[in-house]
Amino acid sequence: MATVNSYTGRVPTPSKVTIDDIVTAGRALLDSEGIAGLTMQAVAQRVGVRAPSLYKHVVDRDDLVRLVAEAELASLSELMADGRGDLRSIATAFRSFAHAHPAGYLLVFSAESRLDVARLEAAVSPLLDACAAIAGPEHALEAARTLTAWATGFITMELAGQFNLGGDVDDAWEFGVERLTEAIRGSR
Amino acid sequence: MATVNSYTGRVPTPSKVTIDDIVTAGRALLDSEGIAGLTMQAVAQRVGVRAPSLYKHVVDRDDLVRLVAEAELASLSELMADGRGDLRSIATAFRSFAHAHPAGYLLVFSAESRLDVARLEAAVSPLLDACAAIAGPEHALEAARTLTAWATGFITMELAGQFNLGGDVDDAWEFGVERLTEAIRGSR
DNA sequence: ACCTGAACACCGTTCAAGT
DNA sequence: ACCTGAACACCGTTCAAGT
Repeated sequence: MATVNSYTGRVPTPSKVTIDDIVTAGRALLDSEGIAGLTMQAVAQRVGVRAPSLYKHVVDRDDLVRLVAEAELASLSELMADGRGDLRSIATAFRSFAHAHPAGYLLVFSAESRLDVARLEAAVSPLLDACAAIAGPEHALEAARTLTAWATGFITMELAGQFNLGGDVDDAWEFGVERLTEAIRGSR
Repeated sequence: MATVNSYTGRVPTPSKVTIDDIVTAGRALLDSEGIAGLTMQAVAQRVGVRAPSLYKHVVDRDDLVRLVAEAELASLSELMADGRGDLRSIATAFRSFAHAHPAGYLLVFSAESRLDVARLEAAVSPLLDACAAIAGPEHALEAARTLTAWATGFITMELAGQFNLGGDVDDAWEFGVERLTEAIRGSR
């Protein structure tokens, strides 16, 4: 009663690409061409198929963008977990990732990414922990949100070139980290 | 020696649209359809011409988007200038504008807007003044950037639905305003 | 001097036909 | 069971021709 495929596991025409291939190609395009360059056709070309074939692996372009955003978030999460765990080094990891992968960073924190909120919160848990250590468990969440909001806002404006007038951007970052840490400590 | 047009100021075929018409239509589309709906064809239809005619008034779509962003920024600027001038009311105006015109708000603080940096800084001058009043003139710019970064980051994440898990968003905003004000005061 | 249709090079997406 | 070309409905943009 075996079907044609059940015994060897072979299928009539095995897929030429995996979802991982597609997401990897998507990330490369995001890095090099920006979000506008993350097209179905460009991804298809990179993985060696025609655009319609991608629909065997992703629902539509939004779905692809979400998968790429998830991969970027995982990468950011790893970078944050690598550090010393204190708020300053986590903030630095945050900004380093943004400088290394501006398009990926902007995607993760935009509405376009359609990231699952629980997944996002889980990914930034090192930040939450660091804030809890400073602000105390009672205000940990609010403190983490205040710091995340400041960091994402700062970096977004920096990447948009909106901090190019007057003053040193690195100094402004240090000023912010310093002041925010104090502010969060003050909420204890 | 007068040419056909010099005497009366009439031209062979006077323009059916003004740049104001175009920008107004663009803002309406941005509000109702989002940035993706701000297309040359949709704007053209709204103002009663065909898409190619728009190129008599704007260089290209990027130019149109920039003009719309400038109009949104002017509107935000007015709202900030209307209040009592203190930091809390300015921050509230900021967030109110974002809730009323989410797509416009996101555009203004994205790289896509291509806004002139000097124009942006000028528009947020009420915020700068309020920060200077609290932080003192020495750290006014850094303080204003810290607060602007936090506010834009907070609102961006709020609009992206990234604050939907746990806790009250309004409370988180109040917490931030409170803590940031203290933080900036502490830099004096 | 503006407006237009037609054209071109792109998109995303669907689907019948090929293997 | 995947892959494909062809098709469709959109984009932005150019340009010769109409008025």
